[in-house]
Amino acid sequence: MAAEAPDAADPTSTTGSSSTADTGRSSRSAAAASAPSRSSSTGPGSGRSPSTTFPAESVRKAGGREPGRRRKANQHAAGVKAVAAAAGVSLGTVSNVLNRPEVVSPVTRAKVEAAMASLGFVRNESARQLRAGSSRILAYLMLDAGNPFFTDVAKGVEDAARAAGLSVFLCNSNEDADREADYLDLLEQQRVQGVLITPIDQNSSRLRKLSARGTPVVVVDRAIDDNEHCSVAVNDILGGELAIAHLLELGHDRIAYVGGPNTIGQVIDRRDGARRALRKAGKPPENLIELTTGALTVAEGRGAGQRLAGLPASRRPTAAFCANDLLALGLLQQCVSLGLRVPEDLAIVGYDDIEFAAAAAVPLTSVRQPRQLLGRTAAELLLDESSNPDHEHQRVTFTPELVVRTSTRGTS
Amino acid sequence: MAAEAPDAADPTSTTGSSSTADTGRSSRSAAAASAPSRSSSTGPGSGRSPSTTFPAESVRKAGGREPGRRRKANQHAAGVKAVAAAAGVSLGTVSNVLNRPEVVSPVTRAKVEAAMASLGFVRNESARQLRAGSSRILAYLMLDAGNPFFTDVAKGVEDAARAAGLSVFLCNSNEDADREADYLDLLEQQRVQGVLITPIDQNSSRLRKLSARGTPVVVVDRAIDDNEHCSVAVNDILGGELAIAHLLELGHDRIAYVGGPNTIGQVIDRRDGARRALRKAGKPPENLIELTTGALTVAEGRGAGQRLAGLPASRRPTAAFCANDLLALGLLQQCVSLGLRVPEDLAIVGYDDIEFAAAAAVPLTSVRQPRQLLGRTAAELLLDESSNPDHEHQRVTFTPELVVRTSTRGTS
DNA sequence: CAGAGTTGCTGAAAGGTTTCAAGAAGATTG
DNA sequence: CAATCTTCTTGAAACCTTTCAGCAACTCTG
Repeated sequence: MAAEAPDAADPTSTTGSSSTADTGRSSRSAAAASAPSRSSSTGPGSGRSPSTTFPAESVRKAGGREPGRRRKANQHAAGVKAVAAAAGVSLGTVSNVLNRPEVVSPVTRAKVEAAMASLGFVRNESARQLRAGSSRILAYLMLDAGNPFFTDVAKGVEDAARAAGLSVFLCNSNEDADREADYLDLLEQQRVQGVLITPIDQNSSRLRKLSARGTPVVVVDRAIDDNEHCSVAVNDILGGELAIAHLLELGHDRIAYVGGPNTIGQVIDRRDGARRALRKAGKPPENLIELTTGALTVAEGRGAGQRLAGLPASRRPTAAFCANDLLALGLLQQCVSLGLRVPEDLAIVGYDDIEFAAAAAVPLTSVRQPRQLLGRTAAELLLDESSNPDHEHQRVTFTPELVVRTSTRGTS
Repeated sequence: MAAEAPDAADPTSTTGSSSTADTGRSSRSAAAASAPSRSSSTGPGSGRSPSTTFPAESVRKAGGREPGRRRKANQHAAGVKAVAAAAGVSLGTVSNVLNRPEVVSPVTRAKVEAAMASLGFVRNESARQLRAGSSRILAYLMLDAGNPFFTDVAKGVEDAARAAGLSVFLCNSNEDADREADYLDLLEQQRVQGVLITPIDQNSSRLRKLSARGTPVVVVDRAIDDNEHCSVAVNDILGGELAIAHLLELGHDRIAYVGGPNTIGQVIDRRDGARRALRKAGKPPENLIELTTGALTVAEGRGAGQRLAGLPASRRPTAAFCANDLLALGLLQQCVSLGLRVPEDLAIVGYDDIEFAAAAAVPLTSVRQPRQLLGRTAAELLLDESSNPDHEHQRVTFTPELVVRTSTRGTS
């Protein structure tokens, strides 16, 4: 599929200049089929999605008949006061309908509800929260929303929260400390019910401050040893041990550890577990070759694969243990495409056992964690903390489990 | 790794009863290694993660020295008033420091800032928003947070939002209409700056109401033809056409279309595109065998694979086009494990070209969409709508692109 | 040095909701 | 039928910020 315009134009910059009809030349018969509109061809783009270009962006004014009436309605949304007036009751009664419907008589309630419906009343949550003092929202600040592991955790969080009548906002720090800090500020200012977080680094001073000031915090997928908040984790050291023990058992001797950056707790613990396994087996620590990555992503995994495959066979480790499945999948993909056989030339163990691990080019041996359970448990701890007056902070630790597949065993 | 406790206990139910020391028996040497604590073994669990059990959950009270002091601090967070008093200035001045620092003299500002720091002042966003009337938050209500396609879109959204100084809250409807509705209510009540949404069904009456009441709405990955809001989409009909045209070109005649439920716009459009390609090629419509799924997930894909592989070879289609890559990956995995060769026995085309498509057991041919660009563009439209007084609603359409890999071509 | 600008700060009002003590109306009891 | 209870409803205060007109104290200008 050949490209025509190298990159898409910024649509906002073409506002109003777009023609409604199909005045432009159609880029390709098929492309013109369903979107009869000009294809805005711009000069070489600003570096967006460098590897691919998406031709023929089409912009047209949204349909509809009456182009005149717009930009209104909005303005003064009907408030509780207007509803009260319309229903012929007092403010207090409207508030009761909203918050304690059982105390207001059926007939009054009906009147009020009718008024709310006809005025399109939408409760102003800011005002509610300001006065009532409590939020019905809980946030999960994820380390990487692009990693299915964390979205599975998020699912568990949401299940538990919904069961308790709360809603969940997801935030993505994307392994960026600034973003994490920004979100924490934001959430604190929002006075959310509580914050679940998989933090970027071990330093939890910001988190301590948060909970000291009254926002419950639960650390997810990390065991934090202070008494300022709960944490729910999986024993990553053990996980690393399991992975390496498995590889040693298969006869591997020189093993790569692929992971980074080293500020991330999971990366450190899994590496420490790996070292411990080596030590227990009486092997020298140099037998663990560390390949540090800049992030826990597929792309970084590919980079590591490149480095690994570039080594002369004699110096190349015969197995690699990756700090997560994203890295492992990238590594796998790159190594295979560079001609290495997996597991014959290189055995690979991932971590997390995300859904895609089993569907990989070579099904991936991985260390499985109870993803949803992790999230659910964390949310439950948070709920307990904010409702139970004699809540005690806890550290819950789950045990990981090795799932052996073709990428190490090869028998399939 | 054998399990001991069939499932994890609900940690909140054990609150307070957990002992700090390792009084319990350790489940296995390795498991006890790093978490010296009782392993709470419960009876058969409540059906959580049915396929696997996670033994040896350990709960212990969070560490720390002084167990006495807790449950305080919190209470009366210092407000603007306290800061004003501490700094010896008026409320207005504190507010100015917060919102228009340039109008207050350096020395006063320093005083105020010092007071804020020492009191641990955190601005109350509810009050700010109530008075100022505007939120600095924008929300993206995703169809399925577990689908990397949408998290990539979300990344684009967040980039654009951050560039404009806004924050993004992610919400996951998870293909559940009730959840979607709940979140829309919530977001409207929160008076967010705007809502980006990939809706579950075509019926946008709820969305129309939202924007009529003043919350800008941009529909993402769906073209909506009314003049109530902007939309950013990829031409899904064309995408379906590309996929099927490719398969026809390879000589396939009877082709399965795997997707569902049929309330989801993407599912419908891609199918319609498939039909159109067939029609254009002069084939009868029955040559497209529809396998309707309950959701767009890997698990549903596996189910479809089961059904497909169960057909006698004579009646089985020789190719399958899946409404997204998740389905395709599940289908692929199941078919391969049931002994079908891909692409020889069954060629597969996915949709979205998520990162994992290329790393699959058989690298997946897929229809690629400009994921991040989609999100970025949507956010930019939203920003324009809420800042530009003569904003006009637009429909932006991008063109998809077929990426051919082994799952159809087989040459690798 | 009077007048005109500037600069920096103040104080009160406003924003939409919830809460709660207290009142009104109706039902029950002795 | 008077007294006591119940059941509903009311009105004002409070939540924490932001906004804005106005004021005081300076600094220029001619």
